[in-house]
Amino acid sequence: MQAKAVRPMERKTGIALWRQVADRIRQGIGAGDYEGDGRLPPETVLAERFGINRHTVRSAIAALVQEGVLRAEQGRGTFIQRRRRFTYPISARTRFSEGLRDQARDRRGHLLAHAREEADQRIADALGIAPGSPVIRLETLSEADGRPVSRATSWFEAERFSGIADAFAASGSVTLALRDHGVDDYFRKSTVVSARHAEGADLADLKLAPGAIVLVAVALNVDTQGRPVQFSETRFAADRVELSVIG
Amino acid sequence: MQAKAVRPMERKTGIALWRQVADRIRQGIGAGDYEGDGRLPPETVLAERFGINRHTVRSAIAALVQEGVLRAEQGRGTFIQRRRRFTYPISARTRFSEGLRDQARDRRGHLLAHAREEADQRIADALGIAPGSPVIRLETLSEADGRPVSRATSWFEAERFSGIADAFAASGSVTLALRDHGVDDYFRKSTVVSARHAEGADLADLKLAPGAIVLVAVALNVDTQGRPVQFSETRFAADRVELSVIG
DNA sequence: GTCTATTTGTGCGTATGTATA
DNA sequence: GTATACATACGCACAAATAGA
Repeated sequence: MQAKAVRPMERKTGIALWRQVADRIRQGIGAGDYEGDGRLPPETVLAERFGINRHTVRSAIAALVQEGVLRAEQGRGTFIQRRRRFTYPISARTRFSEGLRDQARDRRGHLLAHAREEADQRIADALGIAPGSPVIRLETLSEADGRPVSRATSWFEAERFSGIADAFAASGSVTLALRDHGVDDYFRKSTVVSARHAEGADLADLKLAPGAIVLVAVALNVDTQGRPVQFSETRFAADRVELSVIG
Repeated sequence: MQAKAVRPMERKTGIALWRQVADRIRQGIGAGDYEGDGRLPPETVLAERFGINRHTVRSAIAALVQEGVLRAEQGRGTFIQRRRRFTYPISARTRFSEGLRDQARDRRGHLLAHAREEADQRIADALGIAPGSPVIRLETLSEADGRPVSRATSWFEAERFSGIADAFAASGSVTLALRDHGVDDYFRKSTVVSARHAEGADLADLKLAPGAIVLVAVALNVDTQGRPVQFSETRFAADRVELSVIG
């Protein structure tokens, strides 16, 4: 009995063993478990350590290779495909691209879709307008160094920000798009953070594996007069991002 | 074709259909889907809506009943076991019990374990001491209205806070325990928020189902002179808590 | 260059869990 | 409840690639 003592896997939980193992390996990487040479123990060792069959370990590794977390080389071993975790600052001056300025060479915002619609109760409350008032909804995707980082849904008052979709499409930046509409500066008034499983289009857009987690930030930005300009729900890929609150 | 259009379930993902359905029902509840009378549609309707067999819906419901999210009554229907989601404020003056003051009648902190140990690099950096210096580690559980809300691991400099374990055990409050050691006031200097699957003891302590998500807040508290007093990692049950950042 | 140990890749038979009809 | 199909997990064996002696 040489294998390290590890918590045994849970069975019959509705989550396949290989997926549980994949999640634990991914977490271990995040916790710096294989820091030295970035090399995973051999499959046989992992199998013994987790108390499962080598095939099951291989399924887990295959999923992580698919995700781009690991790289397997026949005869040599399995290695961590090192990627940094982006730290996204949340403060009064929160802006996506500026926040990641020092962390990624290439930051990009894409407009996936946009629509003009009527504000429901929640949106109306946030923007300080009457329910049913026209709003513009933007569906956007943000990438850093070619990796999708977040998917956001934003609402703007339609009257004041009629051309916001075109402006965002052109610049890829909310800050610049707002500037086109006379908002030179804005502030983050509130941010509510929660977490849940990724679902629907987010899975594909963020290139996540089923079961992956998203950090959800529901935020309100206001202009210098305190008037709401943007209400948004941003889903961050939890395994690629952490949120830093400066206080 | 009368059933509402819903995104079809994903197959062969390593997550059993019944668990995916359970997760989606749980999320739907959080999003206020069954707001009216707190009653779920009949199993046959849910089955048609998700495009799956009724037996599979029953497995999902059974799991949620087990979790305490739903309550099934034979012949009547399935109902939401209503529970509120706590909003936990994060600011310079973040304190656990005060933050939930208006949201829960009964707030309680338990000391699960404590130990004296040597600071590793990460702890030492945070507390501004030399690696290997003695620190006291507290394992704590926080409950609100009888429901476990968070599990925290905290580190304190051993020399300055020698009796912190006893003080916390007696009062159930970090604020009061620090006061016993001459820290009348303290501030939240930084908080880093991430999310991952719950694991190990957290699953049991927080009474979570396997696959459940925890919001992880790594925080540093400093005294009025700016000296670090507490470094902590708190795991919040993501389906019961959201974090609110004011600023 | 050859042999050997190590490590990943592949095949197959069996048992059990999950989902459908 | 029963029958059927597929996904998951295990055990064993062997092939292929690599690295070091």
